[in-house]
Amino acid sequence: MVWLRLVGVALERTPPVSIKLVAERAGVSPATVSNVLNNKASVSPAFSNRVRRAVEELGYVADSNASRLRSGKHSLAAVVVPDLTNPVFSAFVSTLERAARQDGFNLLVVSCDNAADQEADRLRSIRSWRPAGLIVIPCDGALAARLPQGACLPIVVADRIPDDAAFDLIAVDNAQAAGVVAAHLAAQGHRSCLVVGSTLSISNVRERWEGASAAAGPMTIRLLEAGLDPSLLRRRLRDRLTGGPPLDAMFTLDHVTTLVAYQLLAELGVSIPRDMAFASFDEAEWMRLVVPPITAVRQPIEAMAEAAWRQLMRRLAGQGSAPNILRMTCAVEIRGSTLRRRGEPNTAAA
Amino acid sequence: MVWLRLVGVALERTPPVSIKLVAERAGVSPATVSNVLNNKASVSPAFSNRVRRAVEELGYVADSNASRLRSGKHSLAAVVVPDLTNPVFSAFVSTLERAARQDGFNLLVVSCDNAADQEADRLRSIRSWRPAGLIVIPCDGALAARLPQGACLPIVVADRIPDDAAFDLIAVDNAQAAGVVAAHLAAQGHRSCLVVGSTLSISNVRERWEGASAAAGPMTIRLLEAGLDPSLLRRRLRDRLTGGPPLDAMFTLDHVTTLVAYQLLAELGVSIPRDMAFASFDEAEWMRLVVPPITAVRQPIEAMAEAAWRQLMRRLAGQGSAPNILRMTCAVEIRGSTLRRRGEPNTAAA
DNA sequence: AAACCATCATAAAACGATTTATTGAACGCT
DNA sequence: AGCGTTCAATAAATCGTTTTATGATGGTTT
Repeated sequence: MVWLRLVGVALERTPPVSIKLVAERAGVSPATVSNVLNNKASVSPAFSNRVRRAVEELGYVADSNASRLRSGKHSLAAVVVPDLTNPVFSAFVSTLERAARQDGFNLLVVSCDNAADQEADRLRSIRSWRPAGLIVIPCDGALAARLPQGACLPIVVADRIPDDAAFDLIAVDNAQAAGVVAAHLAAQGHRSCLVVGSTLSISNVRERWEGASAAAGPMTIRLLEAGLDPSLLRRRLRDRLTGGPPLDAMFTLDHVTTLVAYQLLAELGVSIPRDMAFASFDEAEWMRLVVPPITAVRQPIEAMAEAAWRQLMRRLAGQGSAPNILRMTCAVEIRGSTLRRRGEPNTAAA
Repeated sequence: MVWLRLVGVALERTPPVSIKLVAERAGVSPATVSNVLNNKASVSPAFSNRVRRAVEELGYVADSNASRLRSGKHSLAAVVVPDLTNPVFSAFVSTLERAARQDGFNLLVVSCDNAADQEADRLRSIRSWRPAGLIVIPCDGALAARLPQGACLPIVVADRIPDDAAFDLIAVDNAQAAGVVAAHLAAQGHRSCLVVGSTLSISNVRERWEGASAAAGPMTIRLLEAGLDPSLLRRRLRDRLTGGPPLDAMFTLDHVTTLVAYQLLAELGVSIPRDMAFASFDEAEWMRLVVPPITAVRQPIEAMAEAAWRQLMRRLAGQGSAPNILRMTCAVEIRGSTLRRRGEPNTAAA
């Protein structure tokens, strides 16, 4: 077989560089090359240097998978997220990738486009890479049902809570943070709050709603479950705003809902916070930039990713204890969008 | 050796399921299993069914790497980006991941934290996975110097232009788009524009600056090269705004610059567009949400990712032609932040 | 000088898959 | 029956690596 070497796009005839080639060049056996590279058995300095020189000259990098095949030592992990374009998830992946790398792992990244069936498919096909472990942000609660049966690897679930509790889990204390926001809105004197979430089938949304409604106190609080599709979400919210009973506060529970709601309020000419207070779960960069800046719950995404990775490492180290469930605390950033100006009662929007 | 099977976190004794195990269970040879799964040689329906049943029962998924080792058929590609938290890059990766999957590839995602030395390291270590090809958004122009020598795989470069032209390249027409923005600012009657970019060592920033200054016409246009570090960037820009000659327009050339500049203007009480027009290269979600919405250049990130993947596929199909360079056209979204109100001359900010 | 012991290099087997070459059975034909 | 031809299934070789067992060399101890 003829091998073409491609540097950039220039072609050259070259066999792929294997440990055998290095051994040949150094005038030693493949076993010796392996021993040098993994500092295993003792190798004399003379041989060791010859090997290192050959490695250098040929630009040899050992095939991780052939290694793994023989030694059983993995250095690949995988992460499955619902959607890479969501900044929360991409920050998660970014941090995870760094953490993994520090422990000598590379990360296979897979998105399932918010679709449960795709998630099932990905979870299956990912196994063909024999990763050491999996970190999953599931599409919905029914994760366990989508796991391939023969699964033989540790899984850490993050952010969303599966119905089946038999997983290691890293999530935030949604109810607590949502409660802080609701209590803050009530304390500001708001009387009637609409909580908007995509769907209660996502555990986060459910917990946020429950936390908010438990802490609303004297404030009337209602839920609009608006779905995941932005245009549908938009229509439902619009109907509620123009048709329903008057409101003086709105609390959106996830990223897409916040975007749609914020834009809709601007279009309807609802002034924040004069006509209506506005708060969001999941903070984004722009919420500090707009005027007034938006009160938001900031999730400790980076800390979650790091915790998830550490948990996976613990499992790989063989700690076979009961599922470990970790809830992290969010920071609530109170900003201008929910502050009632002194002495100025806000008028309910139509 | 004792094997522990971990489903979720529950342990069970099980050997890892290999093709041998499937063969044994189906009462056939491993070769037959392989033939069934790859519909290679003809297998009788009776045997075929037995094999399929065994595969099903054991939840067998072939090891992609053992496959690759023998057959030479790759199904892994890798992408290296400077920074996953940048929404432009995460959108790129997201689209790429989908495109790759559709061609039966999985994607190894690696970030190099905006550091050239880390990029070099990653490019080396990534080779140990023997990916079919690489897609790289380089940290800076000196990519070629950081490529490991023995490299034997096709590389497609995206977004940023390497000094060494011997790569397939997918980028946008920076100069053209920046020119449109500059011409628009001039046409709006602005007299003096500050262009703010991180560093000219990034080809994109250089091309944008050149495009803008070539199209400025009668408008005076100056460059501030403010660096990549946000706090330093902020100080330099602040000094320029409070100390320098008066300005009536600002054009920021990359993501981080835009964020810092926009916030700084708000703090300084500079009203957009009354006191100063504001435009940005790289559009983000929030630019449509703020008041007034911000004029921005929208790069066709998704189209770039798809084009990059197609180019890689072409190389894998063995098209060994000269480097293919593709420049895509950006959309310029003119919005309120650069529109001068009729008859109202803007006063130059201090 | 024989016996023993380190030390260091290697040959060969193994990992999990695919491929090539081989076997054996069944069938049709003279 | 003898012979060629298919067809189906498999044994064995192979990919790149690590590991285990073996062998060679030279030095120290009796």
